[in-house]
Amino acid sequence: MADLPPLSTEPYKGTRDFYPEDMFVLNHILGAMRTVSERFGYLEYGASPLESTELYKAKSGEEIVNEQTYTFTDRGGREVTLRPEMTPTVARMVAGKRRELAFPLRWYSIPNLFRYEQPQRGRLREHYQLNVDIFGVEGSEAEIEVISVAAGIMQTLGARDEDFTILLNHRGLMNAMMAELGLSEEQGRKLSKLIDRKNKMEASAWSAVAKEIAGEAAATAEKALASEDLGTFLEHLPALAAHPAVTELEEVLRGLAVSGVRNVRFDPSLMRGFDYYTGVVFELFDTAPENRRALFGGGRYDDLLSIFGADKLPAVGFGMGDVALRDFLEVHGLLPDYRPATRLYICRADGAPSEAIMALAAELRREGVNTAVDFTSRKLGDQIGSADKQRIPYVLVVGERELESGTFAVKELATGTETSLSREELPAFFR
RNA sequence: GUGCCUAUGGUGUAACGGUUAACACUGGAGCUUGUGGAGCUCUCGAUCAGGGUUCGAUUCCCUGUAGGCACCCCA
Repeated sequence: MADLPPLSTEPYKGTRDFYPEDMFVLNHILGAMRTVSERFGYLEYGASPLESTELYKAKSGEEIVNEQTYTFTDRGGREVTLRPEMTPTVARMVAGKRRELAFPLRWYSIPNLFRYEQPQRGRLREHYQLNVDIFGVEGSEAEIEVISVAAGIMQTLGARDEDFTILLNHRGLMNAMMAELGLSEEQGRKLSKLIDRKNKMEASAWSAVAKEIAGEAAATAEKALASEDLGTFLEHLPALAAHPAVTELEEVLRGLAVSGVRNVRFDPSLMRGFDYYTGVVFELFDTAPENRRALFGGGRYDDLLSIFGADKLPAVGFGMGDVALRDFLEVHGLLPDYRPATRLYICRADGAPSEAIMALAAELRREGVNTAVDFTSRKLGDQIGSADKQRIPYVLVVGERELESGTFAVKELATGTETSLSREELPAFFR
């Protein structure tokens, strides 16, 4: 056999390996997502990462599917895509069993999602994303609830109010603004794109482009978009004061205040990229300048089920990725201290029969103590060293002496203190 | 797809264009044999690839590759 170059030990571009310490952090994050979602009455669902490509073509358009997804043809000639987002899947599932499900429907899932792009901070090719969706609620209670879930997750992870901000806007309000400014649909679309880039451009350059698109109306638009609250916004566009979107936004802000979510404000320059949003949209941002990406984003999408031939169904949901969230925790010093699941490491002093150790370990495991056994005949120091390196909190040395006397010394590695216990007392020590 | 930055043992760093590429940690072996988590000794292990400039390249230049960051896009 010819000598082949050794294989790389790097994970595939844009993906991560989760060594136990990393897995611990991931589980910490996903655990908070689960706990809080379930606290609000959301039920977990799941689906395959493989979906028929047409599911995304129907909604996202050819370009995104062709250039930004993992798409291939299977052996049966079917076009297959690794899911780049969960919303089409959940819409498909809900549409499929619409008559059998109990509404309002509260569902969540934490799928791994894939996109073919250049990896960068906060954005990889595979990530985990919590999806929280509520179906069948027309009123603003739906928005208030899902935003509360997101804020609750941030809180559970240790974030304080000043660490993040939630921004709100409304698609209907923006459309009304475009009409009020006398813009055509095409102009409106262009201006929307431009609004999305407002923070990335020089103010003067932005104004120039805005004027190119909207003409005289650009000045009003710019002033209105700079507003940090609804009142100021409406001063620039008084004709919109009676628009239903304004009422909805006010309801959401009031409802969140009542629910204890205070770091939230209206921001007319918030534009979520996708077209399927029909009402309130929202995003959550880190206040630390290192993390410029949204930590989560979502909104109301009442029309999405129509692609499955189903009737309209009111729906509000958001997605929250693990990558940006991890960056957030890191910057704010909120990463948890690693704790292995293993609590006890049994060291074998030379000569002790392994059967006796197995029996003891089995007894402890039956009592719920996560126990690993070192069956090597290494020096005790090396065995203890292994336990310490794995950050296992307790060690138990088992040799002839202990087996004969029935007395065991449990050593806590962090402090070095030893506790002498009989065999019967052992399991209770770990409770 | 575009731009900028980076590339030295497993990891983190060092080396004015000039000895045998240095140091720490990690890994392996040993000394000590029931608590030696340590200490000591020994040891494995690297200049991303190819080309160019030069008496001489880890160092300068070009190309490629890989990674990071940003743009595009953002589900």
